[in-house]
Amino acid sequence: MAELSKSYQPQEVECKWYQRWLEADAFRGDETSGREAYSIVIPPPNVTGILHLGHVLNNTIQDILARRARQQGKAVLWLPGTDHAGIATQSRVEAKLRKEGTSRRELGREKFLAEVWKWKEQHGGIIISQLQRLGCSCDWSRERFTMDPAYSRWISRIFVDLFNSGLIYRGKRMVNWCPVSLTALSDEEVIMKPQRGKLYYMRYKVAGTKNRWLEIATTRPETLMGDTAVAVHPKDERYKDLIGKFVWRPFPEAKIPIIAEDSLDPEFGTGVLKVTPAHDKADFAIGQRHNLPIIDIFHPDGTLNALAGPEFEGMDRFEARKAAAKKLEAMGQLVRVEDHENAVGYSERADVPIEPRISMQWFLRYPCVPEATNAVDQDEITFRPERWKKTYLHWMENIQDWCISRQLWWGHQIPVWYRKDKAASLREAENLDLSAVARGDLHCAIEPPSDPENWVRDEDVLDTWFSSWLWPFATMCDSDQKSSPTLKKFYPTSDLVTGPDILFFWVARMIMAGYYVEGQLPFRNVYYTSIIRDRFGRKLSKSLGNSPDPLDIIQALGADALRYSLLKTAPIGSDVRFHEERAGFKGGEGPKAIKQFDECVSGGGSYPQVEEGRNFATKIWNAANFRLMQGPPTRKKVRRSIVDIDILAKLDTMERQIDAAYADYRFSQIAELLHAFFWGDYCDWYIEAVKGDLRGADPARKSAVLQTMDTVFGRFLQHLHPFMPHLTEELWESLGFAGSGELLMLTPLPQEHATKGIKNLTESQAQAAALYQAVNRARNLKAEYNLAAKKVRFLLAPDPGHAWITGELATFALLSGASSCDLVSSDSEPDTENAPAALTPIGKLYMPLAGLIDVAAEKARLDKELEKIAKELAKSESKLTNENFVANAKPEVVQLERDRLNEWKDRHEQLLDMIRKLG
RNA sequence: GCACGGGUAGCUCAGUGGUAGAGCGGCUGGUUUACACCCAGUUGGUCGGGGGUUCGAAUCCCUCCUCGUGCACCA
Repeated sequence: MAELSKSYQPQEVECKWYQRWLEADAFRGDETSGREAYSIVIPPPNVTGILHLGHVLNNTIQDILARRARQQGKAVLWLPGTDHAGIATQSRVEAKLRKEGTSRRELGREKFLAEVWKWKEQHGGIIISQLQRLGCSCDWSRERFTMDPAYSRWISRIFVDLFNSGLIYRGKRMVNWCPVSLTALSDEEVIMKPQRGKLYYMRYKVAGTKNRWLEIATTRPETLMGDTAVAVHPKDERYKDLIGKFVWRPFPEAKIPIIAEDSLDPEFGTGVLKVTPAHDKADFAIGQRHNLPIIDIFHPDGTLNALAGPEFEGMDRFEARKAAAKKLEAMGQLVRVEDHENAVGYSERADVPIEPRISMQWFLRYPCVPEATNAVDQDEITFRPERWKKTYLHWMENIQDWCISRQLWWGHQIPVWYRKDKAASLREAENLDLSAVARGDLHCAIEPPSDPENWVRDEDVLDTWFSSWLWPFATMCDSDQKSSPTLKKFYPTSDLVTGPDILFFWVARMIMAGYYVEGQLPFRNVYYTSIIRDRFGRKLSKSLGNSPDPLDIIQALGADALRYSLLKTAPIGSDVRFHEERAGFKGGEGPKAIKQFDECVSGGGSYPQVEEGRNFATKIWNAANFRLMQGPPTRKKVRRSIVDIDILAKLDTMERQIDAAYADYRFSQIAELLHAFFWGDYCDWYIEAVKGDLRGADPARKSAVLQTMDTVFGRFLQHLHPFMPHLTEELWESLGFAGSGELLMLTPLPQEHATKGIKNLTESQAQAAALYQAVNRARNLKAEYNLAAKKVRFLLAPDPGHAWITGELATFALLSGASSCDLVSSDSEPDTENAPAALTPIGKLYMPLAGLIDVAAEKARLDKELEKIAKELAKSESKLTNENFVANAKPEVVQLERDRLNEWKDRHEQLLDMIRKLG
């Protein structure tokens, strides 16, 4: 066995093993396999996106699940891909064109799309290669992109199906309009943000009166030019008499009716509402009820149009707000302006206030809502954490039709063609449905019409989520096939790992699509990941510059370190803070500290959480190196010592706990178990305990130790592998566990317990525990006399029943840093005056100091310990003298308390004895 | 407004009825031949406040404070 390099260099090792896995085709999902299937579809990242920490967390979890499933002997498919991210990608390419002095309109649709594809070719592979650098074991041969021709056919097919079944319809509705992206958005893409705005009180003159005015409060005076009524509550005594009369809209001047509306709150403002049906959802509904005209005073980009009047035409909406208020003021009709807080909907992508706007859009009445609701309600699909179930059910119960058309070019163009000679009127027609197809006016099909010269295609594309919702099955089977071997083997998928932020966007819709298209659920478990925040709890964002580049971290500390650390600190379902240190940042909390932090340069700092993972990797590397230095075992026959047996038993326990933790998807616990076992049990205790045997002259003993080490190390590497795949694969090979080149990632987990066939298991464990505790006491004793670094001589007076310690004295001396440890019989125990003593589970331990001891200090030390014990003793006693406790507590709890009491009593007595001897 | 989640050591977090934990940090020692990305020892918490249930509460119930999330919102 060759020795390893002095320190672990992750970069080289990680890249090497990823290549080896690819060469071995180890990630392939075999649809012909007879083994149990395990499958995941990746939440497709944005094709032009780059990796952030959220991706790292999400994809590491998927990789862990996939790798563990392979180790369990399952046929695993982790199916990767990307989505085309309509708005995000299109706006990025448009920004690029703007820089080049042109625009998409100037280029035209065809040339523009060519530009987007060019962009995609340049940037589309980045995130995939980043996932590979992270170690993701996706079956890359099956990588899908939502704009692939085969995948696109699925979109058309589903659109046509839904249209033919009457679930897709078109209508002129109030939609969320993004004045920057120039498209409609679904309700889910609108984020409500609290705003510090103003409430403008203005007055309209009541028509036909000399001097009667109606005072109205509004946050949006710039829309008054589109007002077609004012409304009051029918029971409002102040205005009751005015219902049915008219007021004068100040500009453009017009007589508009005063109507009665139950829906409004007489307490708000003045109790009078200006009604602008074209620019407010609620006002639109009022307009419908009262047959009010609709006056749209906005251009699509949020500037005002000619209907607003010449002085406002072309003005931006926020400028117009000030201008309208100013004009009202000039007319003497602005009463006052108050500060006012309200919530305004923002476009998720463009981060500008959305504009409610009436436009012709395509809508979907969701299919299979009852099935999708039921599946989650009845736990056929389980959510983790479970609380998201409630959120899901609430959304499903209040589900609204989905606006699926987008006024973009990048995406799946709607498969609808209008007969050319009627196109103008058809485009404006409400309620287009199958009858239009029957009349021969409309063509809705996967394929274009056979006489394309007579048709024009609908220009809109579909919402990107309208393609992603088909992801679980559309990636596995062509749209013109009923099924495929892959679909048969791997659908429904096993687990879905995603963020709760896209529960409605994606998860809920996939469930409905799964039932609609495949007649069954698309996945069985949904694991919602944590949201990663910065050290102050802020969301990571590009504009804040608080989002570390994972590739920098990987470069500095290794992919395995990042994977392990993130998983270790990511609890199930709550947010996690990712700590970044920056050069020059002084620390602290609060606004001042945050500001100072933001002013420091990102990058070049450090990530303490990830350093923990890097340290762990190094520790394992060094332990492997130590193992290699010992050479191979020489004999077959083993006689295991108590510490050998003990470490195997601890391995056993860890394996059981890991199994249980996987069943609950408790990844941070698994990471912790692996750490505690390897660093604590194996390195700090076991290796240190057997160093004597390794240096010793007994080849049988040495061989037993080496075999034990190999068992433990090998199995540990297997369990660690899903978290740190590269390092474990490297050491698996270096330590000679790979046999004739078998990959660790494809090696099944052992079926049998490591302690199988060991007879004196419990006894050995108890003895090892006693030995280790005695060592702790010995080390304490040395430290208290400032002798931690010195070799001392110990004397041990074993209690009855601990004769076994005779064989372990060398180990005890080694671990406690003693030159020797000798046994004394209870009648020849030294005086505590000459030898400070401690109680151990084995017996009294003395550290003779040849008259060096400070009697007073020793007495104080023992008194302190006595006090501690007396406290515990009293606690135990009070419990046991409480009749209610003895009567009501579980018998085993009472027994435990009794044992504890006896132990305290024992130690108490012995301590008293020691103190007495001290004089 | 409704619903949900969090508040445990200086920091990040485990811990769902029975002796309060880990990592990082702090402090004291340490180049004994795997490892200073290390070792040994040590410090540190009326488990957000209050009330209740229970023999027993960080854990269950009520209430308040506080931070966060989702949904619905007054124009």
